[in-house]
Amino acid sequence: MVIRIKDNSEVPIYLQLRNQIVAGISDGRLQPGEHLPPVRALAGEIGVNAMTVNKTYQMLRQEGFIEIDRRHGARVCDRSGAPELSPARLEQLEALAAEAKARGMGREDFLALCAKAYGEEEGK
Amino acid sequence: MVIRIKDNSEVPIYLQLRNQIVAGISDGRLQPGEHLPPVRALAGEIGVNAMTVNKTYQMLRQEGFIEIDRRHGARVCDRSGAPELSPARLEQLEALAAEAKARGMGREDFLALCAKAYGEEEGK
DNA sequence: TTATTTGTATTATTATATATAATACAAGCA
DNA sequence: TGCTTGTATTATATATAATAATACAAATAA
Repeated sequence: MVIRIKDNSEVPIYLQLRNQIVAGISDGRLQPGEHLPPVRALAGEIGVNAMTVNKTYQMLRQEGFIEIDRRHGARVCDRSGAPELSPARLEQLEALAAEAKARGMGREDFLALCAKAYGEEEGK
Repeated sequence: MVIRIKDNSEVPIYLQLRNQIVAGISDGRLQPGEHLPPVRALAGEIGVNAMTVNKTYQMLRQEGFIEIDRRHGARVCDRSGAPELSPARLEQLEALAAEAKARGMGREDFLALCAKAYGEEEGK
C-alpha cells in the first residue's frame, strides 16, 4: 500500500500515517488478517523514524483496528460488534456540522458532502 | 453565551473555545453583528489567560467568522459568498467517513449520524 | 482633558507533544 | 545460531500550548 506523508502538514506524521491506514482498511486495500509492514520497513519506506511508526501502530491497536504480537507483527483485525464511532469522533463530526451550518450551508448540501466523503459502497 | 471548558480534554483550550463560538453562530445564539465579550472579560469568566482567548479570536478572524477592530472589539460577520468548507475541513470529513467505513458502518448509518450532528434546520 | 477600555505586542517561564537518533532487549522463527 | 519482531530506554531538538506580568496605541466615555 502506497503511503504519502506531507512534510509541511499541520497534521503530525504519526496521525497522517494512521489516517491513511484507516483509509486503506475502509476501501479494502487492507483486508482483515492482512499484515502491516514491520515498523522498521515502513519507517524506511516513507523516510521517518521507526518510533514514529510504532506510535501509529499503538494508536491503531488501541482503537481496535489492528492486533500486534511479536510472532506475527501487526495485522488488521476482523470487525467485531456493532459499527460505531467513538464519542471523540462524534464530537468531531458535530463540530464539522456546526461549522458548515455557521457558514450558511444547508442540511442537504452538508449531507451531500458527507455522502461524497463516504464514497462508493463497495463490498457489503 | 455560556462557555464550558474541559480542563482535561485533549483538545486545546483555544480550540474548545473556538468550536463553541462556531457552534453558537451555527445555532443562532450568536447573530451576525453581535459582539463577543472583550478578551479579558471572557478570559476571566472561563478562568483562562487573556492571550489564550486572543488566540481564539485571531483564529476566528482568519477563518472569516468574526471581524475585529479596536473601536468595536470583536463581532460576528455577516455571511458572504457561497457556503463552503475549507480543504482542511473536507479532509477531516473524509477521514471521519473512512473511519466509519473501516469500522463496518454502512452509508445510510453514517449519513444518519451526519444528519443528527447537523441537527434541526432553524432559520433559512 | 482625563480616564478607561479595546486589541495587541512583548518577554519570560513551564509543560507537553512531536520527531529523531542510537541502542538494547526479549521472544519467536528460519 | 542468527535474524526479525515489537518494544523500552535515553537523549536531544523543536514546536505547541498555556500562563503571567506588563506595556502600548487607539478609540471611547467620563
